[in-house]
Amino acid sequence: MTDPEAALGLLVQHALAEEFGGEFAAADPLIRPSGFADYQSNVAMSLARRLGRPPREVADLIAKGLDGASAVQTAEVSGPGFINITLRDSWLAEQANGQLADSRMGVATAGQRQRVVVDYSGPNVAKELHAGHLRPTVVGDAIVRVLEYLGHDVTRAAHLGDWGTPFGMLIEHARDVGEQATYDQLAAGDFTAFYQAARAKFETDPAFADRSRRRLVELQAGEPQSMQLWRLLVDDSMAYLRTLYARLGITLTDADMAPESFYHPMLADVNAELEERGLAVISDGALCTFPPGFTGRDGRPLPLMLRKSDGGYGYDTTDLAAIRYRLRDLGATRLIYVVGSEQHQHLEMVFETARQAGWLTGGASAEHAVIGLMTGPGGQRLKTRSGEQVKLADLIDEAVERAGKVIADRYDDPQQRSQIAEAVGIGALKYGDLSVARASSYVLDFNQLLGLTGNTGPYLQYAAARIRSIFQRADLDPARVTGPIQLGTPAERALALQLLGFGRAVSDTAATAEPHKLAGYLFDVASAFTTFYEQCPVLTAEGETRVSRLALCALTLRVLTTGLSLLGIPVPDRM
RNA sequence: GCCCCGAUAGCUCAGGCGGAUAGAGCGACUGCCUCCUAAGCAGUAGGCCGCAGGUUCGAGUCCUGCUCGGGGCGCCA
Repeated sequence: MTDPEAALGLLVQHALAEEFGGEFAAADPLIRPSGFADYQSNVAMSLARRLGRPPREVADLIAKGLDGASAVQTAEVSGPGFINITLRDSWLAEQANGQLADSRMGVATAGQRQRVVVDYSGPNVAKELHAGHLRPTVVGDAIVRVLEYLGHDVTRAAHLGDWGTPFGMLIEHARDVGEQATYDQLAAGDFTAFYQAARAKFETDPAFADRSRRRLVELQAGEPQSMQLWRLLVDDSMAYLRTLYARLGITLTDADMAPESFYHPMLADVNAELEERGLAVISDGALCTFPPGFTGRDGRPLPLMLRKSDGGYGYDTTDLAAIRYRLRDLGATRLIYVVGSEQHQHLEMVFETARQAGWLTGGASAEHAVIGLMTGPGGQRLKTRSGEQVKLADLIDEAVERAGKVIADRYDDPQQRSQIAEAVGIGALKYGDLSVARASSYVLDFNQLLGLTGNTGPYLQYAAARIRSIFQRADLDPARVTGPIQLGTPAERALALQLLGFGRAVSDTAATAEPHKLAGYLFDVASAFTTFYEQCPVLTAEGETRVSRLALCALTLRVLTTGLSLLGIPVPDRM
């Protein structure tokens, strides 16, 4: 155990049991970081009423119980009953050495291995990813990486839009311009122009719109030429997505695409099952299910539309088929939907229906990891149709360009320069989106998102690069450093204490599916390191101090590089 | 009309299951490269935590009401 917070919790619980009886051993010890000591426990005040004794008296007894523990230097009661706890340097150093020797740096694998499906990114066939895709993509990927690091069995699922109404339109347009011209245009990555041309025709030419609708019916019936053109659109889109995901360091592969068409053969059966269970009724000519607790205008119950009055299927049915497949066929015990906030009600209805249908039972959970809405400069919603979307690829280019300007005169080798710019630009971009709570809505602001100073990705990368530089100068391999770590100065102590919180930061991130917690933790690590770096010379130190500081550097480097890799942020060797 | 989310420093945001003096970054201002990378460090200024009640020993945090903003509400996804 390297986590001081957990260790102190056990000590406090032990003291509670000793002083007040075993029934208090399970009480939350309420350990919090403190401005007055390393940690404080607020448990005395919370238990005072139950114990029928004044909180200060309770606190005194607990503090007395902590006395003499090897971990505890001092435990002092103050205020209404706070217990301020300062850890012993020797104990902290021992924990840090344990963390250094541990290949997982104190990150415990999950006690119970879960099968988790993470639905994220939300790409569409024949549409470029735009700036709004950044967060659901980057956040989802970080969640996946963290869960896998904890030993969970994770299935990535990008719900690829490849089967809806627009495809009749797109295929008909492809027929009009010819297969070769379509191929050429899409191979160049110019989906937006292709899509917009089709859309414009669809809206202005009734005959084309009519053909498009018939084409969709043929497609969904599996007519060969329609399928062939559809395949072309899908393949080109996949190639585009592969390239962009690779550049962004997103771990989604072709096999992780969970396209709508995949669920198409299941839709009739899903509906049959819901009808059989008495959950589906005909309403206004459409087959609907009305999960309890959802009402719309006029207080009428809200439906999920299982089959439209024209016999077609919409996305409600696809989502139900997907959740059934994930729970029943994949055997998932946790579902995480990394999806925009505007879909919240829809997803809650899907979850409720899955419960009613008996797919989502007590042993499994489904959660909506809400992604806030990105807006334009005026707080207005960005509209796809008017083309005011910023392409994700352009956003990446801009990020890399800005990073490149900073080092324009720094490295002679242009290849090295561009590699660093790429890593730093993408690091800035991803960290910018990962460091704020995913649910907060936000305005797309390049200066905000692509900043290179302060609490940014490059700050963390820079700390790692400085550490690497130390080892390079010393001609040492940081992986071979064994310490021991000894804690002398306040900066060394503060850094060690910060590093020991790594496991907690990772498990908190996994539990809440909130990568900004890990990002915030890593910033604190980098910040503690930078203070240490300013105050504690490493290479010019001598003897045990030098050994200890090198070890502290090595441990910091490992925590930073591991943490950044869990966020999906590249770590350049030099900056 | 109903439901969901939000409102914290000039700007962008953190704030665990209710704990002491509400924290970062950017921007502003003052200093710091003879010294392991200044994408950095040290410091200063900047707050009616939207408003009003309530619960509590204690509220940015929980409850109620209100104001403002965003989103959703049957055959688009």
